[in-house]
Amino acid sequence: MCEKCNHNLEGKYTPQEFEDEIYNEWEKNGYFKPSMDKTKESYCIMMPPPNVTGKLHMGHALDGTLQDILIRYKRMQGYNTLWLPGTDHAAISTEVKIIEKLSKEGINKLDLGREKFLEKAWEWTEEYGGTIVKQQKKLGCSADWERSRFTMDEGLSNAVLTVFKKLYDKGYIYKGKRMINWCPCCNTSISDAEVEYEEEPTKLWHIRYKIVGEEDRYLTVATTRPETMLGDTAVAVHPDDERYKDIIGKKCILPIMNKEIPIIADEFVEMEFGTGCVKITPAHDPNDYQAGIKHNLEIIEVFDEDFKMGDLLEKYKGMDLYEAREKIVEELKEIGSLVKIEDYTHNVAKHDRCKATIEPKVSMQWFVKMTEMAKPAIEAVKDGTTKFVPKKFEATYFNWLNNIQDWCISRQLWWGHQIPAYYCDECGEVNVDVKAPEKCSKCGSIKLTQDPDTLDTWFSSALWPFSTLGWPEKTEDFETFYPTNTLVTGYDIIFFWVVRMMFSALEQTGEVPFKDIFIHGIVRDSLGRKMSKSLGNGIDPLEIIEKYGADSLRFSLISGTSSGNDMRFLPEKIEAAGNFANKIWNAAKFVLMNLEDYDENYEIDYNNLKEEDKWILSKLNTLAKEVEININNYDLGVAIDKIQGFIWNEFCDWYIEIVKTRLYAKEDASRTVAQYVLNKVLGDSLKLLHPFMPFVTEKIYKQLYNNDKTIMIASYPKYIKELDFKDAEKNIEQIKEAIVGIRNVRTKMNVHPAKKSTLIFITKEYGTFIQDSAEFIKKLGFAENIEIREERIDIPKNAVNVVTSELEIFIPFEDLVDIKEEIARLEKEKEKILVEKAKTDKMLSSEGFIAKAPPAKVEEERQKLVKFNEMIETIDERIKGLK
RNA sequence: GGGCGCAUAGCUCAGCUGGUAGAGCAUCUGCCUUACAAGCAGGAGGUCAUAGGUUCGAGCCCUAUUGCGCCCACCA
Repeated sequence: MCEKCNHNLEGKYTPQEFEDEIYNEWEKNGYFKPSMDKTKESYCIMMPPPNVTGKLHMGHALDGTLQDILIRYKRMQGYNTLWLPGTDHAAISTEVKIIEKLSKEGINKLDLGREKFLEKAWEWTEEYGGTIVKQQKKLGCSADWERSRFTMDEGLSNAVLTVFKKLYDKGYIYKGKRMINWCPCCNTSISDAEVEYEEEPTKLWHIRYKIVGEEDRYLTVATTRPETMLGDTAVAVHPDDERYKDIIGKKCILPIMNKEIPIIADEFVEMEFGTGCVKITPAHDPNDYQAGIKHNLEIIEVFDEDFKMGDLLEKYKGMDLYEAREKIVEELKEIGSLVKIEDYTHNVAKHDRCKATIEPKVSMQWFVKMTEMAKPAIEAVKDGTTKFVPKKFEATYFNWLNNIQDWCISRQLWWGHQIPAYYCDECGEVNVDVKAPEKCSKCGSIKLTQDPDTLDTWFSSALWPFSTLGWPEKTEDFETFYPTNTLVTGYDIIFFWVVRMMFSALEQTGEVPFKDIFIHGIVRDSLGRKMSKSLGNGIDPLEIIEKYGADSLRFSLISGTSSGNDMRFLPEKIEAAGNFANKIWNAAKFVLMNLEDYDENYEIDYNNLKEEDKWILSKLNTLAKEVEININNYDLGVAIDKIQGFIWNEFCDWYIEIVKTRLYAKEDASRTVAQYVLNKVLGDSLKLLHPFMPFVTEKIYKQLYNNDKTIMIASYPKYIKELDFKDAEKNIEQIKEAIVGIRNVRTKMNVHPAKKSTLIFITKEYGTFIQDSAEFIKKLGFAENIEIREERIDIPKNAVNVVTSELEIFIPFEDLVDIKEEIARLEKEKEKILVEKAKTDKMLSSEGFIAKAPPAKVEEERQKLVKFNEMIETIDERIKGLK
């Protein structure tokens, strides 16, 4: 704590010393909660729920930062703001983790039994459930933690079962035997969205089948899966394939099984591929399954429940599928049916969680019928009720919805919402209800057994925007905040989640779940690779926070980025962010030091403002306007860069430097005005920056207002017309240009900063202003005195010349001007101007330009030309004078 | 096979509805100037992937080409 002025901003910026304290203070004071002020418009974001047992990674950090910026911004603007957080039970990934943990203790899931397993799961959830929340707090997330929800808590479970029942009653949910994706590793069905494809080298085995009733005639099929041939029930060719037209409808003999199967014709067969003959195994291939249904073929399963060979043939029974493949190929070779083996690369379906190869399997599962529900979801984005930012992601959305298949929602897992279907042991009736029925609705039996399967984890997260607000009850929160305003999420999750929230919300509430969908990209490593556990290239956001502070992390994730694009995380960027925070810290130190004797209640009279005051206030005002536009357009990267530019390059580099002379002149009346402006500009800059860098801004703001105000709920700066001082802006910009020019020639001539000069300004228009600003011009221009002349008279020969668009300055040096060099320098300056002038000339000499360009643009160019001519003339005269 | 995106300074990236290119980092020169060397001051560095086209005017719009990514489909 500084004894003199009661502030405790000292030394360097050390975020570790205050971030936690500030966060606790905010939370304690309830600033994260919505105001529930009914006179204010509401603004609500639902946080995408991370996995309950997850840890914060860079993706979360980016996602959380974006949301926190929007929320803090709206909160400061006075909206009734709710950011509702929570966690997802993440069915498969959590269950897998628990199974792993149990197996380490030597416990098997099945031995343990469902009830005990779920007990363990809840224990696990409670133990690790808080981790990610703590980490989000470290980031500075201002979510209303008291409203936090969990997809398996009572309310949300109720919403899930309610939706299930409604969809079932409507006929949108059905149970059926279909071909689904089966993960042999997780032992459950999964949905199409959870399948990803990977290229893998394999073989293409060509096998010949004898054609029945033909002498010594064979056909050859090509397959990547010879082991499934035991379940073949047909061979298919293209109906137009001349090679095989005559055998369509005949039969051929399936080797090994030695049975007759039909030769059928179907359009799906590609004549060019392989031999043009395809073996049909309806039980183990999606296409074959479709063909099987179409041609009414028998479905013969080759594998048993554990994906070992079933009992079609005793010799292969119980064999692992790859072993069986080998043995069957061997047998085919022996009996002379194997024609050839080709190397081949194909796409293999993998489970996105465990990367195991997916087995297509015919199985009894629950599905959601999608065609009807997809329609309003498509329409809502088409008509703009819900907008994607950036717009290009609408394509992904439409693509998925236009090609949507029925959604397989049942999982053979225990951790999740158990399907509320109760089968009557007596009559077999399916009873579906939110609460377990006491007796069968058909026969009245009390012997009911609940379906053992649970629901896809996305079934519950699909309801997140409204289930978290208390739906199906008509709660105050639901009435106030629904539909929500913005969804912030990554493009990688559009079809998993965004699509499903859209159709679920429209079906259940009749409204879209959110108005804007703000999509961001992936945070990659410095080489542009995806961060992954296997590569070990992940950067832990918490380590970054620990070392550089949450504000630096947030800044580096936002600055210089644009929405929807992937970004690389570079260590240098973090340093740059830290430097910026430190810069603000130091600027604040300076301001506070100079505000010791400042009366907070001082009321400013705009007439007392000097040009530089008006200039910085006007710049600040413009900044407020632009930042508002940028944030409203979700251009957060642009907004933060503008704020940084203002604070560093305008406020610190110029205003503070300009105003120092006033501050040091103790008795000057303009000193108080300067104090007012410093206070105002720093305060407003902090407010503008606060959503992006909440901690350091709060820390400083508190000092600025003696600890009795928080920046979190201070009002966000707005554009004020009265603070638009265009003339002052022009004056100061002119002077800045002159000072830069002066410094420039001094550097070129190697003049030491300690060596002061005289500055001779040649100007009619700017005389008074320059006279008035002499003190700071002297300081910034390394001068000891300033002369102002209206005409270019009595200029010493040993003076160097600086020309700006409106001013001309001479700097006499007694001994160091080499006339030749000075002429050469001036010639070079002139060259530069001539290049610019040439561009303008070219434009103005084009008839088309004069005729077709907007008049304002033409006028602008004309004025530029005049200016260039004046500058050239000035330089020419000087050169002449020197010669 | 279908779709989308990217290519701009040495590096990482901005660039809104077309008006003649910017930032950070790196680099060069000079400075410990009483907020800040994590700094200050001043520089240098780009025929905006290529070739056409539209336009008075193109980094931006259109067409083609090249290279690199991503998503969807799933031809055994």
